[in-house]
Amino acid sequence: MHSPEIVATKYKEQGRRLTPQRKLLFSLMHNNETHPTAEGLFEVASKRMPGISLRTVYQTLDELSEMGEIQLMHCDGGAVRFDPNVDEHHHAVCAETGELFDVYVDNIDSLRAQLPAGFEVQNVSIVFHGRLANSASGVSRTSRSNTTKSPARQQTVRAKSTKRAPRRTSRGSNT
Amino acid sequence: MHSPEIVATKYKEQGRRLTPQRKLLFSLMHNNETHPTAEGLFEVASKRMPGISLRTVYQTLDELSEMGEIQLMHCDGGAVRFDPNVDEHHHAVCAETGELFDVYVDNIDSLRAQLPAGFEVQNVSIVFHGRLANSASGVSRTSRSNTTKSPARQQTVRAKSTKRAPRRTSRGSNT
DNA sequence: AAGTTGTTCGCATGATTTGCAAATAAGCAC
DNA sequence: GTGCTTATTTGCAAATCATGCGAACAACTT
Repeated sequence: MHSPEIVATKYKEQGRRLTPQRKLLFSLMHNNETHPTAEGLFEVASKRMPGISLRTVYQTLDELSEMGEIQLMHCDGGAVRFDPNVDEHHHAVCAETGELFDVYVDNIDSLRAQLPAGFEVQNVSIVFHGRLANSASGVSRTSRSNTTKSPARQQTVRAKSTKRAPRRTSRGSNT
Repeated sequence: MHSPEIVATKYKEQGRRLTPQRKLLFSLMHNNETHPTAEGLFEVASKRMPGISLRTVYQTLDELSEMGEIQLMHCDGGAVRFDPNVDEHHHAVCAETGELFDVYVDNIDSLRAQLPAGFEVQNVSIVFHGRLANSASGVSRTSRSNTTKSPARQQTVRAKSTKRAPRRTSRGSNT
């Protein structure tokens, strides 16, 4: 997501108005690495601007999304999370804390996948499920403090393949 | 997911009872490649057993999930989809039809990812977003007709990092 | 056949989001 | 600054998806 100033300019250019609510939300989302939900962002925003409506938060997030300033994430079926990082990146989810981290993957192009015939891939999203080994230490889970920022070492993934047995015999025609 | 007979046996072993509803749902899920939602499965089940409750469908799917017979998928924010394929596999979603296909990926271990320090990967899920080149024909989007079946060629992924159109949370018009 | 207890089922409730319309207030013209 | 036009904000209703609960029901046992 661009800086609040740039986003404000884009808004004006589109005939949208600059309201205090929007300005606040721009600044709260800028560089926000917590992947907040609308509700979470609403709570933070409410501290700065008591009375702001959850409806407005949803609306502004939708606008930013339409403008390509933020991304939507449907991670685990709960509320949608919003990510101001629109670079090509992926995510890691800690099963213990539910924290969500940005993950950059170098060589997606090298994946060998058996895609359905005629399927044109436009975009790939990868989610690493796991846990932070040292997540026991006092890591606050208060949505807007820390998240990620960890040194982030480069590594090769080792997904414990619990079971492996390519079986595609089925022909699932409905009833 | 195991055959209805095997699943039935597991049920009995756990002190669970074999009801007509469960038997029906076992058979409807076995080899089902349509990745149905609870609602979708309910509709199909209702034809064979009018009066079956959506509540029962949810409950049975939850049981099967707890027993490791099926997997849950939170794909695009809509309803949870259930997959009787519990092998290590991934998915491809057609942006046009919403169809969902199983995808096997050979070399996940070779991914180079910058994970947060201390993050232990337990499991990786990959979703290929794209479209079927020849999906132009009027394909029903009722989740229970065709799905997969395609020859599935092995290929290397080419994720064009084009920015994808902001997708609204598909919620309405779907029946 | 009768009893025990797991199941089914409908309804209420909860969590997320979105639709709507009235009240409010940006941004523009004087 | 004043007033106007119309985009926004808001609160509330409503839609979607999922789960809790308890009464009625029915598998399985003896």
